[in-house]
Amino acid sequence: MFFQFKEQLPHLAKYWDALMAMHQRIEVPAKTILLAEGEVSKKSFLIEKGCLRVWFNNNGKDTTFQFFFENEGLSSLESFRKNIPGMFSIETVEPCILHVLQKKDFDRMMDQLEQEPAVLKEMMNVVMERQLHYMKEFLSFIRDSPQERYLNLLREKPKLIQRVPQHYIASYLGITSVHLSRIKNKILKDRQI
Amino acid sequence: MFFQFKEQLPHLAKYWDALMAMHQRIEVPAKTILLAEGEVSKKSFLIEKGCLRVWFNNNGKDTTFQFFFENEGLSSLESFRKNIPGMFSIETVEPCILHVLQKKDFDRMMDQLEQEPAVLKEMMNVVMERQLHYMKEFLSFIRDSPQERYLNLLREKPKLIQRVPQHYIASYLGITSVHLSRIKNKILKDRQI
DNA sequence: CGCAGACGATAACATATGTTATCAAATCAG
DNA sequence: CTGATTTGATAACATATGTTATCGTCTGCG
Repeated sequence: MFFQFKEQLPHLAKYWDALMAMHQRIEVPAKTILLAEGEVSKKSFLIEKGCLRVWFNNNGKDTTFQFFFENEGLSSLESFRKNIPGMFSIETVEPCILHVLQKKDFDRMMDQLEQEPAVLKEMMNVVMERQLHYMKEFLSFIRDSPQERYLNLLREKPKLIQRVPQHYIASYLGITSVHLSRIKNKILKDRQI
Repeated sequence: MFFQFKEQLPHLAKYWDALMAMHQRIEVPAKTILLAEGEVSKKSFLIEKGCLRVWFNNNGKDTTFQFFFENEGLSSLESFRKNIPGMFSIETVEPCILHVLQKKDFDRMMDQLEQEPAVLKEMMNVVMERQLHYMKEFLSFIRDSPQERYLNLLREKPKLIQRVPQHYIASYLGITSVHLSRIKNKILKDRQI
């Protein structure tokens, strides 16, 4: 779905400058919708500064699927690749500096890359790594309680918790912000004893 | 993670006979564990007859991740590819007739295939399709109530519900078998009114 | 055939989580 | 600076789901 690529694609190195030259640098305020759920994605993004979140409409409620920060890249991959409506919205959480790649430029680049088995192999690895990542997220979602997932986040991505408003974090954990408040309170009390 | 490949890989056609010749045909009784969670996967499977389920240990409880039936194939992909312990167990639900491919034979085949961009491209598509499939499962898991998910299953895979014991279905839906009983009862009552 | 284990329904009770409403603090925009 | 908006905490109550235990039925194996 979403990816970070520079380090993972060494065979892409010789194309890197050309690829970056195709990108356009833009600055956008917080809460800008870069892609709306149900639209066909025509762009991919690299984050120079700021934070994005990917979310979807869950029967009227807003459920965050993933967060992205500096030096990460993303696109609504299945929408991008197949020209079908995406399942997610992409939105800035903070004011951001982004580098945007148009799909037509991406496709032009892909026509070249597809002739190179080494690059294709790397790309397949990236895609599989992504899949493994989402699989683990899914497992954690099922297997761990919301409190455990919050403690995991605290441990593994403390910056995320500092930068992102709590109701987004709650929706990412699959709970309401009220419940997240209760969890934080409970953790506090447990610590004091 | 898991895949079905024949139709999706037309460029593989000329290798197909060789690939099938590498498989070994076996018959196994119900409740046979083909791969245990935490083991490194050395085999992939094609199902000629019967039903498999993929599950993981969820804090002592057994949670079903996916079911497979006739003409479908699977392996614990990330374990298979990377020689790391798999996150899932694979187990027969019914007596099965399977075709088994050893990893070393698979690798030998891959060495050839990797030289062909057309095949690699198809494989990447298969992997991405899988990813899209799991993404949709994940969305449904979050967005739909257990009752809705059960009704979806009834509509989309009625055979599954007939063939698979209810507690496996319950664990697949993310609920207890007691709760699934309640749901079935509720659906009955709703129909009668 | 007959029995042990698997399977499914149900009741009573416990717990986790959602909903709605209210309030205070923090932050942002004009 | 100041009013509006966002954010976070909390309480009261409602609902969904889990847990444990019991019971009847089915089914496959010896």
